[in-house]
Amino acid sequence: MTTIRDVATLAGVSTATVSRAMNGKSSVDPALAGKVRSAAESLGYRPNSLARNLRRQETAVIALVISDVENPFFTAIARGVEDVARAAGYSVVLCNSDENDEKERDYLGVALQERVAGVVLSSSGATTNVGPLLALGTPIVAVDRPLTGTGCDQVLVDTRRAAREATEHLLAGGYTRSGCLTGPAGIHTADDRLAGFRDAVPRRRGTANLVRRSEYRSAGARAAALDLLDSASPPDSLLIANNTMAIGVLEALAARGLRPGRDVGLVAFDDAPWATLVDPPLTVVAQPAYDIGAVAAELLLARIADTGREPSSTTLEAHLIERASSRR
Amino acid sequence: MTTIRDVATLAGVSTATVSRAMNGKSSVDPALAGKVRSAAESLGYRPNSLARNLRRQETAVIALVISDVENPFFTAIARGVEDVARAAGYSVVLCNSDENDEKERDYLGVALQERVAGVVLSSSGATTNVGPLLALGTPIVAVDRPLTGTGCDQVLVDTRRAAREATEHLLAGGYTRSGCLTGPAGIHTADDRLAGFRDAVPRRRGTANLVRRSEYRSAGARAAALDLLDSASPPDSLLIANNTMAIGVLEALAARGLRPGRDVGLVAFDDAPWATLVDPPLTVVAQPAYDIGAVAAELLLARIADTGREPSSTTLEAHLIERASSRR
DNA sequence: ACTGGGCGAGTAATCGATTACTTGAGACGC
DNA sequence: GCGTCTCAAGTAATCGATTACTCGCCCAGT
Repeated sequence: MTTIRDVATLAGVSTATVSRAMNGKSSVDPALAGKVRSAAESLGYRPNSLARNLRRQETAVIALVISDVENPFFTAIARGVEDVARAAGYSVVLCNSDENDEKERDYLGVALQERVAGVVLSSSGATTNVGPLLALGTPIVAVDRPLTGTGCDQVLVDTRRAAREATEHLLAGGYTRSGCLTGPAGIHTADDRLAGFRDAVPRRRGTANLVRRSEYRSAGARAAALDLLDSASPPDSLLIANNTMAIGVLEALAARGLRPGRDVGLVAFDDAPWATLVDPPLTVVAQPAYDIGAVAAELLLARIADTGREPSSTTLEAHLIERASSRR
Repeated sequence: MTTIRDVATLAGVSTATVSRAMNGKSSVDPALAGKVRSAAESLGYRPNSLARNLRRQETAVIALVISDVENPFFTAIARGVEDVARAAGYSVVLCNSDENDEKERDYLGVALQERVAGVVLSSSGATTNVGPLLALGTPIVAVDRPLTGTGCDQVLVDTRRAAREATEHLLAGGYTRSGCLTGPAGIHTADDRLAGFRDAVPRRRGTANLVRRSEYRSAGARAAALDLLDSASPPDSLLIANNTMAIGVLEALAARGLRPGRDVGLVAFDDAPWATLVDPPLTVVAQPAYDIGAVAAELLLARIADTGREPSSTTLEAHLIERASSRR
């Protein structure tokens, strides 16, 4: 591999001059700079980022820690982060935590060790330890799920309100026994959406058992939905906390011969591409996933540029898209 | 940030000893090694990967270049790669080429510059230039799409045969005018699936205009499907070359009031989670996406460990899953 | 003509680890 | 008792860039 030394030799200058010329520093004679550039060109020289980063004590890599690459919501975030980061010359390392605290910790450790320039984090639980990263001065932006008490920038969605409105929509449509299928306790979005659901449902005895939790996956949701549907007094409608769970619920309804809307009203979080294709089309709470990622990346870049900024917390709006699964 | 020097000072030894102790080299007195470890522990020392990698001339990062993070097929590959890589202590950088030669080139440049340990590549076109990486000795594994004439390991799917069998399945089901919707010319899978389609369709005049190409996205596929459906002699069945295109086709059929199966027989590549939920359920050619990724990562790791191996080419089988969209 | 400022370019320190080489001490054979 | 061998641990070179510092030159001001 050609190094800066080779270029320097070929151009007949010192390595310092090559470095300055390649980085567009002003203090280089244009003629010399031209000679350096053509030497670099002819050797196919690419600076070694490891050496550069070691010396500069900074990298152009952003770590993105999410809980599921196979969930369209998170991939849309990933795309938002990537588009913005790439435009600014940063690469994105994608880390899949699978809602697993240990994997998450490992990945944050790698991020620390690799001295990434910043982290976009959708934290899996309360035990997330971002202390070492912050101590090193690595900026972190929390997305989707807050990182309380850390002074980090955040990009969130007003998901509790969205859950309340979605539930109210079901109740307004004539459903009277609304249930809720949400994610594991401790995952902020899961708890928040449940809270929004409870905000909307009139308190009375017997309501509590219309709530089920499962992991944020279709298999768990299917089991939980079957459990609810087979219970003595099943719900007539469901708020579903994410789009992968919605798949499980639809499978469960099909298994019991129940039709969404007519038999069980459904509203699910996240507008997946297939939501209009199922029969009847699925009413959803659409979250601006791409924007979450894009805004998060912008905040991160801004903070990398200026560490002293005030922490900012952006809350984006989710909105209900009414389709037929929430109508009788 | 604490460095190896700090640890050395605290433990009262030289940096060389710290390095040896931390890396489990035998030539360190167990007692001293213990002292070093506890010093490192108490300082929260994490070795700086940049410095280590610079010196060792190797990294523990794998680049994964795919064309669409939002396509479940590729995310499944990503998960396969990630699971295997992570288990071996490697991180995965995800790069989204968007079928764009320039973005792909940029990312391969970054991979080169960052001196990644290896690359898993689903190449976008014929112009892919992996020369510089190979010259540096960076192993590359081609997935999904071959990288001919480079001597790289490959993990492919016998997609031409699968396309032929899927088409034969349609013809056997009584459809007589099968059409094909595939991706852009030059993308190997797109051409290959079209070739498989042509293998199955009896040659006769008028067949050619039942083929349409569009980008591998739902919007393009919708337009192409509408174009076909509105033509003077529309197809009575369609082979669709990937799952995002299938979404567009289903939308197009819905827009024209046509029912999959009864009016237009459908088979699409890739078994998406929602394929059973649409009405009627979608017949698909299921590809072992996770395995493609996992095998690719294993091959890559094997080659990193032993550069001299013979290049291997693994071909996995796709299989048809018959559902109702290909029955009248 | 002399001094000081500015500037282009080279020299060498530096980033933080790994590792080739050196050193010194103890063991052992003759 | 002496040479040699082994082995642990230290010294310093090294990876490939960036950059603080230095040097010499030219030009302007007095």
